[in-house]
Amino acid sequence: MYERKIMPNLNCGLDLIGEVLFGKWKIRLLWFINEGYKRPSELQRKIPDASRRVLNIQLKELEEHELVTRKIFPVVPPKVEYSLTEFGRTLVPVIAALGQWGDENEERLRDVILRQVLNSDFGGTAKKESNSDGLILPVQVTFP
Amino acid sequence: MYERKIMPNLNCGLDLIGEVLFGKWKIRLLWFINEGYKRPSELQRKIPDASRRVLNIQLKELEEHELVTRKIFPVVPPKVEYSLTEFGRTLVPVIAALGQWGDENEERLRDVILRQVLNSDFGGTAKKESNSDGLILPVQVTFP
DNA sequence: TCGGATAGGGATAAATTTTTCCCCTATTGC
DNA sequence: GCAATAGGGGAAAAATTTATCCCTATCCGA
Repeated sequence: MYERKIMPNLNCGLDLIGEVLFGKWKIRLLWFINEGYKRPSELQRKIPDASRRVLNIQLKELEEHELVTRKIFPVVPPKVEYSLTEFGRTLVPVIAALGQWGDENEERLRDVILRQVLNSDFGGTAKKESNSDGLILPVQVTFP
Repeated sequence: MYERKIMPNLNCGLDLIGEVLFGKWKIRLLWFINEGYKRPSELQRKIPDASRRVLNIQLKELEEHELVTRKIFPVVPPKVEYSLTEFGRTLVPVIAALGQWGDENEERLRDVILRQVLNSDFGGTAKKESNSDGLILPVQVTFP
């Protein structure tokens, strides 16, 4: 496991929320779990651009931060279900506020971001169109 | 300059807001600019844990994303002032919501974060106490 | 019996972000 | 001439985060 070398700032509310919320896939995980997608494999299908590995890691962190709980069913094949904790549920309106601002300004944001990415920055290709099992293409991964 | 190799996801509102907001110091920069700290050197004093370089870089990105404007006064020594754009101002309530959730749960968050950082993770030291010019110690960097 | 589904972990590489260090602009004051 | 001031930028290193690849185990269905 990776060992931190620098202690994070935990001075104010914004530091703190950032520490638990700002992993690349965490917000989505919380969102989908809130929508009722409970099992790891479901979540992986909803977020096909993330590797299985990172999702596991970020789910574990969400659990350590007491935003989700992990229930293990002792059956074979194994079955696991995540749910939001009471604490985690208090985050839902906050995430909704983020998403709403993004949605309200969708066009403009796409515009300024692309302009910035394409100017001076970009030397790559678009992410592959997903190896998919026919369920969710990246382009269809949306939030309310 | 660093060249991106992977195109970011820009599918939904949450992707988009993340793209403009989730740099390590961006939220603070927006916050302090909103509070009236306009000049680069003021902002650097308010955020002593960030290197001058990153602040410049992140300020430039905020500008490219049309959240702040940069006004240059043609005087010597040079003088520059940042302000929020109209667009940037619409983010203020969103940031306030983030900060509020963090503040409301300050104790619990510090607790779970420290538990997670100290268990299994941490192999370093706390950030230096700032070389400071006597103005702002890290511990005093707070938001309303 | 082989292939797939389910859940997850280790090791390592790649990508990205942030920090460090050093240099440049021009003027004013000593 | 030299230092201080205010604002930046390049290059390279360090820190951190994500992605890739490979393995474990069980059971079901073809």
